[in-house]
Amino acid sequence: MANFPPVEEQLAYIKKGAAEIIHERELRERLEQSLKTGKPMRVKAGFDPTAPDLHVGHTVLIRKLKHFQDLGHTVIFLIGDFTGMIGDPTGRSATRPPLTRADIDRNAETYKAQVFKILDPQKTVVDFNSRWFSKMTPEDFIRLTAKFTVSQMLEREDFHKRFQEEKPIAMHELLYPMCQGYDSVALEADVELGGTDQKFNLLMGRILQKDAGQLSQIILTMPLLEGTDGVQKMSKSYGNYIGINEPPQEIYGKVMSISDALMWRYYELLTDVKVAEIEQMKSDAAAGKQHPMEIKKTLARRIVQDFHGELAAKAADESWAKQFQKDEVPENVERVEMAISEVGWSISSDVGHPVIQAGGPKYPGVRLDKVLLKCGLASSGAEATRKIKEGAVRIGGNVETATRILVQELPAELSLRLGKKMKIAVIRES
RNA sequence: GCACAGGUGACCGAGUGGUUAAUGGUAGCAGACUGUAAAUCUGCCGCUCUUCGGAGCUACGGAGGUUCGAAUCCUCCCCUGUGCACCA
Repeated sequence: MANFPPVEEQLAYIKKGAAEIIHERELRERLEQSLKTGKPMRVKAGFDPTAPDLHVGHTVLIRKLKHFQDLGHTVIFLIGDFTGMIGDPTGRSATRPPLTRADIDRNAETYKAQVFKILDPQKTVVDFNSRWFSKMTPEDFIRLTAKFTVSQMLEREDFHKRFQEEKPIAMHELLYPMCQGYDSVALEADVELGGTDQKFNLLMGRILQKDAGQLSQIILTMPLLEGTDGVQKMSKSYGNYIGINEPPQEIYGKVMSISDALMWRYYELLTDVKVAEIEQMKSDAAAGKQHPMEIKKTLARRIVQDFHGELAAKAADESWAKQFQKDEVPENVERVEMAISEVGWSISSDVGHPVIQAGGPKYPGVRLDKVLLKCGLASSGAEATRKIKEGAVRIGGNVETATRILVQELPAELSLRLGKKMKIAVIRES
């Protein structure tokens, strides 16, 4: 079968960037075993099919999976379609909209497409945990629950905390860790990867495997990547994420907006740059030998390249420089088309402006607030109006404080800028 | 089922009959400064309309009620937690 690299070499690769390994000694043994028998380890990581959009935070884990794959081990990409119906306890709202089978399948496909930007599809086993859970009878399931006590479950930090704070804990939430643990039994996993937040769930696998007479899996946790705010973990619900399917420019821009402190973290977890090299850059930046912004630009380019390729990365780099360093309008700003009837400043609805002549055009101008709303630069008309009055809106580089503006002829293009965001509004007739 | 404690804007958390779109904090957005960094300062931070002076609507778990007037008082309901009970 496969010939694996020497154990120590494998270990070093596996350990890189990992938060914790339980237990390293077991891992070493298992590696030795697989080297001897030529049998690859089964490395599992589970994913919820609820939110199909991956962000770069997820790639930390996926990159680690790839490391195992590179070493010749079997990577099992488990889609938690059954557990997805339960919903991982979030500590926030216990209610999640139930997913239909079609939803789950669609999400799973999206997931795969994104994950295979990093993993080798040929070498990846994709599985669904409904495969075993849907066959279980209620008796089987309850028997499974009997393997744990409530206080065991309450050891989990967020449950414990909620219990202390008299916050609700739903029954099904308590079952989630158990289900995840059982997945490891069903898959006979040798190793399970997860974020540090998953540690408790990962440990459940060890308990259940031992109970089932299997060797307990080794657990490898990866740090949770902080979101662009640098404080909370990257998450769709916090809105501090960088999606891997986002346009190159968007990704580039978001990376550039992170703090310097966070930049090092991103280097560590999102790139293959060696630790020593990162340290070198740090000291160069501290000594003033290299501008932190340049280092960040390199980071942004690398990340874009991972998901969109080299050409896109280069283009994003140039367009960013154009937009923010030279203050020019980049070519590929999103253009939003709208009809004058949607944003028009009509005569009948407005009086007191002398420019309107009988027989003239129906719409002598447009309402800027409506345009901003239409472009998505503001989330409500009231907000758009506010921003205009604050002097935050620029048209073609000039601050515009009037909510109504005249338009000479149609179709008209307005190059809009509100803060960091730019859009081109294309206003056409009818 | 009974008793008690709670349910306020994105979140935390004041307010217990009357300038109340509702103190304060966090988060967010924008402006200045910069490197679209951090820190700091300033403004904004429910929605719609506006002749930019304002006007209207919606909002304090839900539905009714008392009152000139309610987030604030009363009734019923829903939700959460705790204790008791249940578990024959």
